[in-house]
Amino acid sequence: LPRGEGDRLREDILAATEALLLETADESAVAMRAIADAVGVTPPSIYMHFADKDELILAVCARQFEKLDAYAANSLRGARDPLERLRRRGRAYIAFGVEHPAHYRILFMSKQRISWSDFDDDTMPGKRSFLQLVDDVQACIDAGRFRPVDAFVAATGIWAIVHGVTSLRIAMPGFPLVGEEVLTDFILDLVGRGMAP
Amino acid sequence: LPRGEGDRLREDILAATEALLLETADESAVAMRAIADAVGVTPPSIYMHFADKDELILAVCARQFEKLDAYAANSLRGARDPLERLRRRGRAYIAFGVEHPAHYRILFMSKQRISWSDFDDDTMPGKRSFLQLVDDVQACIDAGRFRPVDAFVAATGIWAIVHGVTSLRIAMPGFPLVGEEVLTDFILDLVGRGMAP
DNA sequence: TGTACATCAGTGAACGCGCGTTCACTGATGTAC
DNA sequence: TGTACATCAGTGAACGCGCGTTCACTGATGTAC
Repeated sequence: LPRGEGDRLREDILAATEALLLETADESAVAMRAIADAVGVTPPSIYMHFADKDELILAVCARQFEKLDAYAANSLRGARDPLERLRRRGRAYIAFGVEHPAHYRILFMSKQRISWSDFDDDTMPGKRSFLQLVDDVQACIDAGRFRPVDAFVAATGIWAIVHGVTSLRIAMPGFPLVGEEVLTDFILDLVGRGMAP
Repeated sequence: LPRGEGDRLREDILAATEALLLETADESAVAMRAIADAVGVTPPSIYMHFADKDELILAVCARQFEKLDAYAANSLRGARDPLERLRRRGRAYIAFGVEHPAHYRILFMSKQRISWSDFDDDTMPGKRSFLQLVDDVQACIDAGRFRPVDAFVAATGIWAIVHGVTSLRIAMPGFPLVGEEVLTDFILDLVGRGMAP
């Protein structure tokens, strides 16, 4: 138990929770005992680093939001055409959700686990992503690729559309009989056409 | 305890479960004890009519699907233009979800509560609705209102889009800062434009 | 340099709770003689 | 018509389980003299 390594356990706990959440795709299936086991530690030691389970899950969520941001940013590398940026953002969003279903559930499909007021306006991790989306939509309008509409409304709508595909994939893996690529392509194409001047 | 009224309790249980589900908007928050209390009966008596909790919830779901079908069908009364039918169907779907968030969650947002194979192909309650949606899309194509695309793919996409708005409303009631009407209008308008020839 | 002490991350065991479910029962209802 | 019996929907109490969390503790680590 070397003195300075107190934070390493904290990191281990976060990582283990993240991994378990990714495996089971269900928050309530991830027990504190299971997390402790995965880290190789007894349950009470988690409470040295997190006040309760909610705080732990929330911390994992904040991290996951950052990953989503990074995931999206990375997908944009080299894309300068605003419409192309929008398409890539959409694909990245869907891919992220499909690859991290449990995290996505907690972030966007769970029942009030995150009360959005827990974050102040600027820290709220998803907000940066959303504002970038608004910017891209506005860029499309300025470039004459989109009709001149309210960029905020349009961005919200586009977000809802992409979220629809993502959450359907997650919640009903077998049902949408249309292939993932086909559905994504259709949706992105539809948005492009529907927003055209 | 008159002999012939055995089925009345069954109905009462279904109704109470439905009501509790609607109130709490969370399946795991609805306990068998709570259901029994609401009916005015002891918990074990539920097991006279349903093998276990899953069967009870599933029965409520099947009912709810029927209501969704009826809700949609009712919204179409008198609408003969295929595009108008599609719009009404979309609005009905969103309204149904917003009004019955817990049921909607279980039907379309829960984790495999319903394994779709529990229903054979023709009984599956949502399927009828979906096939009607496919028909309406095909009608739009035939009437020259939509581009000639694969109606099944388009219907799936449109469903995903409407589902996106609905589930976002349910899961993140505060967040989409855009008013419900505005968002719905935007989405339906976008679909209409995007599908236009 | 050596010893006594304070610190505090992590331990082991348990608490209390709510859950789905089971089981032996009861007592009103319908039936057979 | 009256009595003894079978039926069976619903009861009351409890079981076993897993959960989040608490609490008194331990023992290696760093520190003071």
